[in-house]
Amino acid sequence: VVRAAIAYIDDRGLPELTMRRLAATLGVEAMSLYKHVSGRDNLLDTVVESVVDELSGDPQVQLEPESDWQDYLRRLAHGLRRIALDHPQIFPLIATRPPAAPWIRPPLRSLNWIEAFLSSLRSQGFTDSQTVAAYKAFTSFLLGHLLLEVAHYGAPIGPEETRREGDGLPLGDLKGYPTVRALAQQLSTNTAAQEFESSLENLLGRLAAIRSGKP
Amino acid sequence: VVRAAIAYIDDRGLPELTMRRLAATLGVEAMSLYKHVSGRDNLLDTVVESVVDELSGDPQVQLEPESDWQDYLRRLAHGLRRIALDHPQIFPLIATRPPAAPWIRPPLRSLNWIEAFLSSLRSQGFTDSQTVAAYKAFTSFLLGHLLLEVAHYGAPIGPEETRREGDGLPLGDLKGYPTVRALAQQLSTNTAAQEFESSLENLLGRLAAIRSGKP
DNA sequence: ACCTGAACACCGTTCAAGT
DNA sequence: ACCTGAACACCGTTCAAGT
Repeated sequence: VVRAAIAYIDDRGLPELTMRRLAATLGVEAMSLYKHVSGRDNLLDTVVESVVDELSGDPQVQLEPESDWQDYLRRLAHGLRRIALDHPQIFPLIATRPPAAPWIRPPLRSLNWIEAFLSSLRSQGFTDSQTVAAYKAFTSFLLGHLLLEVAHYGAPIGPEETRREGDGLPLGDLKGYPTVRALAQQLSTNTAAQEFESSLENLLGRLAAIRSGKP
Repeated sequence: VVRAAIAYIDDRGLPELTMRRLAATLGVEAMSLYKHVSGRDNLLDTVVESVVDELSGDPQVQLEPESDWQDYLRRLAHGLRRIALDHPQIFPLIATRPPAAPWIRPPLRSLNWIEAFLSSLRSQGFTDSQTVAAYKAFTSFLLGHLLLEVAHYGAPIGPEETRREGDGLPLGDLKGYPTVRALAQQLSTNTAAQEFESSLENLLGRLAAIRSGKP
């Protein structure tokens, strides 16, 4: 039911999703969707929830962390990154939809994952306030990085057009922006994978510092 | 012309903005807006551009950085944060709208600011690739932090409803999530200002490390 | 040069009616 | 219990016509 919506957004894009069109791809005649879901907004919320829960099916991310916390956070971060890259059209929705409670932060989002995150850290030497600080830093890092990575090649892909690396450079329009022009090549090459790794390691180091002392 | 749209989104919210309603608030009869702007998407792009350019009018952020780069980046970051907090309804749009070129990253977004950023760092000891790395790290940090900070109290505010600190906690529904419940109080208190400062300082330290060696 | 009115194709959603 | 058809209020956008 909701799987069809995910598939639809994945290859037609969010703005193309329409109750009538979605119903059409399901063979069903139109607005009998309202028997299964209570409106468009509700449908989108369900889509977000369902995509986030793909984490549960990810063998690389186990819910109960018996290894150390750094390893657990690394696997969790990579699991979320995989989701973002699998659904570049949906991820901004995960980031943007207002959460039920103000402290439920994207992209972790579900109480199951937040509970796992918090209890894992707390059981491994983090005090309460250190755990909360780690949660906030972790979500903030993931959101910023993944949103930008996904936007790099995800968002502007329309139904028919495709883009190549280094494409869309308005080199002629860069008069007056000499530095931008000089660095255009490096700016447009996608190094997101390495950035993700090094930023993640930096964050883990920062959390380790938080754990053993200062805040 | 576009100022009206900004004001409208600021206090009615993005989904409420409609060509017809906007026209109505302008006293004009309806779709003569199309003489001034070429469509709704174009209008939103103009709104984003205009809001970002509020930076230029910010006396705390000077375009030509004669002080050192850390100070410049600090002021720039705070300037963008001020914009985000001034327009909580619009900021997600700044973050989400697909940029013209893939390396134009939110929330910096305009070529003027990207140029200023890059040339400032490059003139103060950063190599080309270090400058680019700094640009990516800086935008990623800002986007993640500000989007979450704004979402905390910005997004779900409807026209009539207001929320208070610690509101909306479904404390009864937290059976099975003991850690979440134990930390609920701390999770829901807004410490974004301090987090912003310490994350920013951490980032500046990281950029300093990048500058002198390792990248 | 700017605004208007009517029209077009399309939305999300409701609801009585069918099976 | 599920689907349908028609209808309602509302969209964004176009365009000939007014001033």
